[in-house]
Parts: sequence; structure tokens; C-alpha cells
Amino acid sequence: MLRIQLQRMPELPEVEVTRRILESEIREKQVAEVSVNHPRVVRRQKHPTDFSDRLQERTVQSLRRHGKFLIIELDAGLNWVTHLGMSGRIQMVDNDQPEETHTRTVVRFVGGRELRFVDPRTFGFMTVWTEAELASSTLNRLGPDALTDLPSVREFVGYLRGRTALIKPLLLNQSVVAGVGNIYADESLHLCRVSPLRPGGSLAADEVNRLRIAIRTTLIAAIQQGGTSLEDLAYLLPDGKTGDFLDRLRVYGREGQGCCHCGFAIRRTVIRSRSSFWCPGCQA
DNA sequence: ACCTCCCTGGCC
DNA sequence: GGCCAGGGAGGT
Repeated sequence: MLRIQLQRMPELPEVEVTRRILESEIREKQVAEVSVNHPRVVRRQKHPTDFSDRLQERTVQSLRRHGKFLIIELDAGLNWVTHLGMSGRIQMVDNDQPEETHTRTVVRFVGGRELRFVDPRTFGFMTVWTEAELASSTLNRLGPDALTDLPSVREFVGYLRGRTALIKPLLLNQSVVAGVGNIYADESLHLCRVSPLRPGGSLAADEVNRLRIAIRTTLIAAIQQGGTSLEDLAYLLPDGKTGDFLDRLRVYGREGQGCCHCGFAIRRTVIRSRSSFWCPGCQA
């Protein structure tokens, strides 16, 4: 069993897997009751009571995702937006199940199923926004979605041209491409053999091409495995199952282990106060 | 383009 | 008992 002391943060694959499971559970369902156990989780609501008030009796129409944001579209032009933050996850359970610690909000649907937001660190949030509020929110500053709308090589090269910032922090910048976080940035960079320490503008077109393919390949593979649950099991699927991409991680959390591609010892380097795992052998 | 802050379980 | 992880917001 791979030993990882870092905590995982939900990224695009985890949100996408969550979205797919929820879609089969709550589409067309009507909200019966809402409770907010921790006010901080609804902090992005203009008035704290808006969350409960606006969700009352609403019906779920469709579920979409942009980057790491889950957007549940309701009737009456309302949008139930969730960000899982560092430690959040969504559970779907019957309402007679005991409530876990750190359950921050509970939304019960007609029929008795409950959607519960569990988030120990409360970096995540839930909010119900009108179309106008959504349009003026930070969501419209997100770059194109890394899975469904990855920029072309030409666009990517154009964006990176002249950039002195390192490629790793650029990948984490959600206004460049939305959805990639610390784990999948490291995994993508390793797959395309580009060092996280390279200035963004120094990448040749051929490397940018490999990078965008690597991002796509990594995200799709992670989604197929149900995302990544680390040892702390902070991230689980809404049905309680684990995401099994952990064993497929090539560099993340593997400091000192041999690279699967060239055998060099994987290094951990702190870049802009975030851990980066990379192989000095093949990521020159 | 950079810094600080938020928060808490788990580790030393 | 203190430190650490880190996405995103807000500030400079």
C-alpha cells in the first residue's frame, strides 16, 4: 500500500465522478428539507438564510461542472454551486443513516434520500445563486475546462508565450485551464516529461502538445478509476466507495521511490509553497 | 505576479 | 502542544 501523508484535494476527476453519480440520483428530484450545520460553509451567500430559503421545494434539472465547481441547475433560475475545497465530499444516503462528524449541510429530497456535504476543514462551500449572481461570480473568471474544453496547442502556446512564471503554478492557475490541481498537475507533467520548474514561456510547441495530451490522458484515466482516494479516505464517492487511481499515481507522494519510466529517485520540491513531485531523470 | 489567510486532523 | 498541508479569495 502506497504511503501518502499528504492530504488529497478534490480536483476535476473527483468532482466529475461525484457529478455523474449525483446525476443518476437527484435529477428531477424535489428538495424537501434543508439544514445548515456550519454557517461558514454558506459564507458566499449574500444573506446566510438564502441557502435554505432558496433550496426549499426546488427541483433539480441538470448537473454540470466547470473545473472543480459543481453546478446543480434548479428550476426558478437558481444554481446550486458546490466547491469541495481541500477536504470536502458529497454523500448520498438514506435519511435514517447516522450523520458523520463534519457534516456541514444536509439536503433531503422528497422520498427520503439525503445529499450531505462533509467537509472537515470547511475550505469548501455551497451556495445557491441566481443567474445574475452566478454570472458575476468568480466562476466566470475560470479558464476553459480541462476535460471538455482543453485549449488547442496553438491557444496554449499563445497563452504561455513570454510567461516567466513556472509551468507548475501556471497549471494550478484556474484562469488558465480550470480543474487541474496539485496531484494531476504533477502527474501530467511527469507523463509528458516536462519539469515543473520550467518557465511557462520556455516550453516548445512540441512540449505543449505533449502536455495537453498528458493532461487529458491523466484526467480521463483518473475518472475511469473513480478519482483518487488517499489513505486518509477524505475523498470517497457519494456512494461511499473509494476512488482507485492511487495505485496509478506515477510521482505524487512517491518521494525517494524509483521513477516508473527511468528509475531515478523521485524528488519533492516546494514550488510556491506547494509540494511538487517530479523525476529529475526524465523531466529534464 | 506575488503574499497572507482561512481551517482541522494527524503527525512529530 | 505545535506544526503542517493547500485551493481560492482578497489584497498589494
